[in-house]
Amino acid sequence: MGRVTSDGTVGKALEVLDQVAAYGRPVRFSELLAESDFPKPTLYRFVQTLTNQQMLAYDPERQTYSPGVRLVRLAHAAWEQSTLAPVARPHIDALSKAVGETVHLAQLDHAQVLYIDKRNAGQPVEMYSQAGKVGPAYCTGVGKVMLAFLDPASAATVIEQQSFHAFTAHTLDSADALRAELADIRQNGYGFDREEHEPGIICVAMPILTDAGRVLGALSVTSTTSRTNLAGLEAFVPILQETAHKITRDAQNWSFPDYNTKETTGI
Amino acid sequence: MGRVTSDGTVGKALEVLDQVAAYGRPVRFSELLAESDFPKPTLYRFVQTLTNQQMLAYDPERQTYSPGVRLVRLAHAAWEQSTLAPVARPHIDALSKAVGETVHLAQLDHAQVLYIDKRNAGQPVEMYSQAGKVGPAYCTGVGKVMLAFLDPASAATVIEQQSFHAFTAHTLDSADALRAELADIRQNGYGFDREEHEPGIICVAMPILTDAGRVLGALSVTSTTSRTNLAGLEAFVPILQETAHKITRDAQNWSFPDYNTKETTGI
DNA sequence: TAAACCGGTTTCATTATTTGAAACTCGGTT
DNA sequence: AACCGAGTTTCAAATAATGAAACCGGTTTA
Repeated sequence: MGRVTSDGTVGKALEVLDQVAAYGRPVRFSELLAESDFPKPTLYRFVQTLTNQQMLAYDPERQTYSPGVRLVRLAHAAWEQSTLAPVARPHIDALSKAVGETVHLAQLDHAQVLYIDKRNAGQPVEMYSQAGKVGPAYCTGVGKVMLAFLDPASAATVIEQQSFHAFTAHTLDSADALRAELADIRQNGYGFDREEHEPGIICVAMPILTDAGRVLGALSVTSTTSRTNLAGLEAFVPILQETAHKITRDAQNWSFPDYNTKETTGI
Repeated sequence: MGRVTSDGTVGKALEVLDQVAAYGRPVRFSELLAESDFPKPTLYRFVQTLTNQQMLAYDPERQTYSPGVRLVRLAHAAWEQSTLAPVARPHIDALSKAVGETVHLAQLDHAQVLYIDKRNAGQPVEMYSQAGKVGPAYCTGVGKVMLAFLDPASAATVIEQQSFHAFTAHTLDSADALRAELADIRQNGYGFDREEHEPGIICVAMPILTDAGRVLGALSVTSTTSRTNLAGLEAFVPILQETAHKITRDAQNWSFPDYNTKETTGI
C-alpha cells in the first residue's frame, strides 16, 4: 500500500479517512487500529478530529465510524467543477435516448475507473452502479480504452497496479494479455468488455480524448448477452464516436462565467 | 463565519477546502488569499497539500483550483453509509412511479437542507447532479417539515441562522412567520412549499421520524402551478405518509452485514 | 530603460503542534 | 479479587507548522 508522499498531518488524516471509506460499512476504532500503522493515540486523535469536522460520522449506538455527510456536500461541488459530467450531461442524455441502453461516463482516478455519471435507458438490467463508484481498470470497457490511450509511462504505472483478479472466465489475467488487448484497442479506436467483469454483461467503450490526444475520460454502452452481442454493440460505434467528439469540443471550450452568484438557485 | 473549534492543522486545511468548494467555480490562489485569514505561505501550503492529496484539482492552464475527484469517491461511500439514501431508495422509486412527479429526499445538515436523492418523473437517477446540493431550510417544503419536528432547542438554533432572503413574493420573511408556519405543520403532520423558493414551483413535504419522534429526514413531491395546485398535491399525503413510515421502519432495522467483501462487485 | 508591481514561490529561525509510551478508566470476564 | 480489552487521557520529547521576509519572473508604469 505505497503511500503517495504523506504531506504532513493533513495527509495522514486523509489516509485515515480513506481507510474508513474503504470498508464500505461502519467500522469500529479497534478494527481501524488493527490495520493501521499509526499508534493508538495518534489514530484516535485523527478519528476524533475527522468526526468533529463531519468528515466522519460516529454512531454512538454501535460505536462505529463511517464517512460523513460533509463529503456529500463537498463532492457535489467536485462533481460539478472537476469532472466531465457537467459538459457531458446533455450529450449522454442524447446518446442514452438514441441507443436505448445503459450509458456510463467514467474517468481514470489513480489506477481505477471512477464512474462519473450514468443513464439507465428504458428497461435496463438491474445492475447496481452509480456516480462515485470505482471499478477495476483492466476488465471494464471504459478502463481499457482509457489505458490504451494513456501516455506509455502512466499506462505502465497503472498496469503495474492492477490485480488481475479473475472475475469471470473471460477476464484478462495478466499484464501481457492486457497489453496485447490495449494495442488492439489503439488500432481500432474503441474497445469491448467481453463479459470480463460480470457474466452476461458486455459493453462497447470509446475514449474521450483532447485534440492533442490526452485522455479525458471514456463512454460506454452496456447490454447483456441475452439482448444483443458484440456485433450488435459495434453498431453503436459511430454514435459513440460522435458523442465523444462533442464532449471533447465542449470540454475544450469550457469556461466559467466571470461572476456566478453563490446564491443557491433552483433546487 | 464562526469557526467550529478549529481542530489543529487538519481543521484549518478542511476550512480551506470548504472555502474553495463555496466558490462554485474554479478559483485562483489570490482570490482565496484575499478572503482568507491565513498568511500567504500558510494558505499556499494548504492548497499545495490538498492538491497533492487530490482533494483539490489544479488547472495549470487557468491557474485555478477546484474541489478534486477524490471527494467524489469518498462521497459515494458517505452517501451509501451515512445517509438515508440506501434504505429509502426502493421506497422513493415506488413513490416516484406512483405519483409521476419529481420526488426529493433530504436531510438536515447544520442549518441547511441537504438533498440526498431525487427521482425525476420521466428520467431516472442522475446521481450527484442533485444529491449533495444544499438549499435554505426556511423556504423549502422539506426544510420546514424537518424544522417543525426538530427538538425545540435545535430548532431555535437553526432558525437563528436563517437569512430570510425573499426569493419570491411568498417567501416567509421573518423568524416569527416561520415559527407560526412550523406550528401549523406540527398540527397537520406535513407541509407545503407555496412558491416560496421559486415562482411556479410548489411541493408537499412529509417528515421522516423515528418512532421516538426524532427527525431522520424528509420527503417531498414537487410540481408546478401550471400542472396542479396545493389541493392536488394534498392528495399525495397518504402515499407520502406511507412511504415515510416504510423508510422509518427500514431505517430502524438497518443493520450492516457482519462481513462484507471489499471486492468491487457489479459496476 | 529602469523601476515599481503583482501573483506566485521559497527560505529559515521561531513557535506551536503533533506524537506515542505509558498509564488510566470502565465494563465485562475469569 | 485479579484480569482483560476497548477506549481515553497525560505529558515530555520530537517534529511539523508557521509566517516575516526575501525571491522570482512576467507585466505595467514612469
